[in-house]
Amino acid sequence: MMEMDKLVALCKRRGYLFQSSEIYGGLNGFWDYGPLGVELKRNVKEAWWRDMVTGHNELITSPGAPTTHQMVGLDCSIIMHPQVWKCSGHYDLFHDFMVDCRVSKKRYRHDQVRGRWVEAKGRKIFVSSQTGGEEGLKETESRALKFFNLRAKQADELSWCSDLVSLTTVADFTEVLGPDANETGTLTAPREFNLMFKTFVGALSGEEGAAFLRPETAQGIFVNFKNVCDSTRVKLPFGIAQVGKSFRNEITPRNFTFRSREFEQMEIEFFCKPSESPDWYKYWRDRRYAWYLSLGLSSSRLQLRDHHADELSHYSCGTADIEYAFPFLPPGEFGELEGIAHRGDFDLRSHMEGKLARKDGELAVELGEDGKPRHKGSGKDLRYFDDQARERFVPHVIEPSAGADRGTLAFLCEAYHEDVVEGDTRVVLKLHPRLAPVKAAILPLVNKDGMPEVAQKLYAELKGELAVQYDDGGAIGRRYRRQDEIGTPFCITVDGQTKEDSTVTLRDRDSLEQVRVPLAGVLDILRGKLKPSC
RNA sequence: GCGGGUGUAGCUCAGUGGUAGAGCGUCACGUUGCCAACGUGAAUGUCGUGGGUUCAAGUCCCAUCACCCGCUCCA
Repeated sequence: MMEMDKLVALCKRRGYLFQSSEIYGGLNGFWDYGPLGVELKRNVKEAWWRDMVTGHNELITSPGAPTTHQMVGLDCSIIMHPQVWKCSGHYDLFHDFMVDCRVSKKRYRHDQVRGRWVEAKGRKIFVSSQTGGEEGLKETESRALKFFNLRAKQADELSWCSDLVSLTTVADFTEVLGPDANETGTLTAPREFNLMFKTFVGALSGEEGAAFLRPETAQGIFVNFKNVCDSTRVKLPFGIAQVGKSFRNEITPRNFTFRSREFEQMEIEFFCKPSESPDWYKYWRDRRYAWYLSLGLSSSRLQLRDHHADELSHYSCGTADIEYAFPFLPPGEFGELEGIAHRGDFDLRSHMEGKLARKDGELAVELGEDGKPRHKGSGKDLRYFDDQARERFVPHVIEPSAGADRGTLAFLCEAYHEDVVEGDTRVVLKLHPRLAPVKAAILPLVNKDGMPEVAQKLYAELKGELAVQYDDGGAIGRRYRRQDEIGTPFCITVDGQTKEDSTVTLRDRDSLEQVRVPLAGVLDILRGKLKPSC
């Protein structure tokens, strides 16, 4: 098993990944891509964009698809109207106040802890519990007895000063007995967990200018749904794709770039008729899984996992994760690369009518205490008009949402190998040629007898189309190893025979095999090896 | 947010209070004939950062930041 720190060290040594702001001591949860890393990540994103969007042929039915479909792209702003996040549900879910217990080390949502004031032996304390109702009463009683060191039959010595009330009604926690504590005063003051990054639009930083950096790119697609329909002649079913940065103020960033606070997503919102949505869900689920395999992830480390019913988000009627067995996870555990969610009509309807919530199994606009929508929608009609059937309806949505940084990390983990060649360890990144930052290295065997001249001419020819490197430093073996370590799939060496018959050697990174190929045919050969297979 | 560990050259690491080190890598010159050759020479450190103790701190103490492991969290 590969050790993660070796990959981390290689990434830094060769310029794949650096810690953000490193010279200032680094910043937790942020990472920079170096000269090679930026090429790799760009290749991941470009492969995705090409395979999903520009390379898609809407005239034919893709294998496994119910019908033909169209694909278009979008690139929307990172900061959007704050109401977007209220209707999407992020605002409510991302603004929890939490209290920590210094002793039990547990963390509670401030509004979910309740308790009762009780007095005994001349002392008044607040006994808390995470449960309400009958059970909460029972639990608080037994905990109060225990705290005051009383037996069950002495329960009448407890004088209760209140019903079960929320911890939010308590201002001072010094006499609060935490849900898992056996002394008072162990709870910290409530702290706001702001999982969205807040910023301010305009020069004045008042609440009226408050806005958020997007926690996902998807909402930008939903709020532009009507614009895309009105401007592009797309017909259902069709998908809108977007690649871009998102921001989440993760509590515990960890595991290299896996959980970063600033990250890049590759998302598709695929709109279709409600009746066809189960078939499209299955199509995207299988197709996205196959995509990772086509770029080199091994099926033994990649899995497609359907969520259990109780795992589904409030809006979803089906979700599958594509997960990878990252080497930093315990054996048997997988980390999410991409989620494919059947979101129904939750998003478009929420942006029309106001934030929806599930009530009695049905999605309905969530109402505030005043009986009005808790978060008001745009009021715009986001229904699709089917001019064949002459009907108007809200499309259902399938959302394949992939993490570009997580995918990049998975490709790096999968690629890292230590081979033994003649008793010597060879470090090699076996990246798929489409993803490799450098496609080929051009090497004169030795720096004389006209070899550099031929090699440089070839280099100039290839450079016009491909990311190639020229290297004449040191012995040839060292140069091969250098290229292996950064994942260059091919090395082209100009040698003594080149002058005689205009051939060069083409060395394969993984097999180490060398074949002689005509100098004039090198570009075509490389083109063939870099062709998309998906 | 809690507990434990780590932090010294680009990388991997040695250095238990008294002159800042090694291997690898990098660069230059020479050499070169297909898988990390060789020779000569060179550059590179506020010992993570900030305080403190001491005649003297990479070394001891405190704080802080980052990374790793375990909790917690992960819409």
